[in-house]
Amino acid sequence: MNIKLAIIDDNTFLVKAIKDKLSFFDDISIKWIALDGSQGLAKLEENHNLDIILMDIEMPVLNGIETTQMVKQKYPHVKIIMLTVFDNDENIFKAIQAGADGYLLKEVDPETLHKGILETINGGAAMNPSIAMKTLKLLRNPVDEKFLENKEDIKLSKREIDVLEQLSKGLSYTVIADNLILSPSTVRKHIENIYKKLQVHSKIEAVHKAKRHNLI
Amino acid sequence: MNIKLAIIDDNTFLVKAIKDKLSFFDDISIKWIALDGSQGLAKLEENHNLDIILMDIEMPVLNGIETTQMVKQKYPHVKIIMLTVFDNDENIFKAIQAGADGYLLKEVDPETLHKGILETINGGAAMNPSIAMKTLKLLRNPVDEKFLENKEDIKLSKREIDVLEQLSKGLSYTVIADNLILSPSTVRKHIENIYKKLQVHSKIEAVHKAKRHNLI
DNA sequence: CATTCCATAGGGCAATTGCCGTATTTACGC
DNA sequence: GCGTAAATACGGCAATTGCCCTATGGAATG
Repeated sequence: MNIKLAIIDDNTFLVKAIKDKLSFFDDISIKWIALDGSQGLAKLEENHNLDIILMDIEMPVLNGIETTQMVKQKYPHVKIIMLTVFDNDENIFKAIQAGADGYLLKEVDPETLHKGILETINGGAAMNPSIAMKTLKLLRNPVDEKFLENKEDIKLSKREIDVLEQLSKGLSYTVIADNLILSPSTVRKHIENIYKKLQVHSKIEAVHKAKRHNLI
Repeated sequence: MNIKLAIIDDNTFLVKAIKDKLSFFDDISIKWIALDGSQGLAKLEENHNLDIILMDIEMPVLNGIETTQMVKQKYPHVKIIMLTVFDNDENIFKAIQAGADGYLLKEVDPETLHKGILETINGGAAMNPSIAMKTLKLLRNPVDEKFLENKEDIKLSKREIDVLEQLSKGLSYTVIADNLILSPSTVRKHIENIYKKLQVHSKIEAVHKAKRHNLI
């Protein structure tokens, strides 16, 4: 099996170190390297036939967390392993929330990196033991709200929330109308308005975004 | 360094398998073996100069989760790695809540087990990649109602999970097909099968149910 | 060696959804 | 009192979805 891999990292020295580590293994081919998130997204736009990305966190233009979120939104099939020198709780938590499939430190030895990549491709998660411990602690203690800041504030009306709640259960327009004692037309109109406010174009997206913003 | 280790497990066959695996390494000495939790607690009472316990979950008298909780309460310095054949979400979550420092499956190879023990002693967490992924998913999705009434175990194939993941981002059939390099027909067939397995009839319901079961 | 998944792929059809109009009534703030 | 927002409601149309059918090759399991 040939694994199509990409690296997004602004530090050329560390990129070279990663390349050296991967050079031992002929089942991995490095498709491209980007020096920041937006450059990486551009490369993905061209060709999203890719298995996995090794992603740095600290980068100019678009950092690793934001980039991870965007990649996972558009190309959820692409696995992402965060590969960084820092391992503070906030970064780890945000990376996980953004959808990262693993989190390794840059001093990782070649074998562990290779194994981690293979395991991630097979649906597992690659994790440094010290980071694994941090995730366990995060799971144990309810996560502080300090990590969850909602930049844009979206205001939905009470009725729109009602509709959204029903939407999230997977109910159809007609059933929602029946439940809320409304005409289906009204439900549709509400949903149209919700879409505009949330800037989405489907039920799932609406529910997804609403949950992220604690609206439902 | 000599690591003082104990095993709590009622299955003598598996205990023997573990002993065999550890016999390769002379930095680990097995201090005692208990066949259930209360027996283990009694041994600890006698002498709690111990570094680490390999703990089974399914046991008579006092199960692994309860035992872990009690050991950690009284002897927090003793590390505990859950070593079990089952890896369902509820067990993993409860074990973590109880204070386990790691979670490995019994089929683990000797080197990984040894490495996991050393890393745990050094403050890290030993985790099988598939279990690491489950913890990430638990961290991503709110844990609350997840374990209320989902006794049924739903098995989706790897490919079905891939498709479901894309669905959860709100992507359409055609985009998903494009991302996974599949024909739209295939994506539709996968989704049909997912619906049947989950017993649902729409994208949202599928995503909703899948999240409740920690499938995505 | 048979059987049962799994992954792949296509055709067809009815229902639902997403998006564009327009329109009326109620209510709240300035 | 007048503008604005919210809530209500209808019609139309293209695209998407949900569901039925069939079919093949490979992997796994017994």
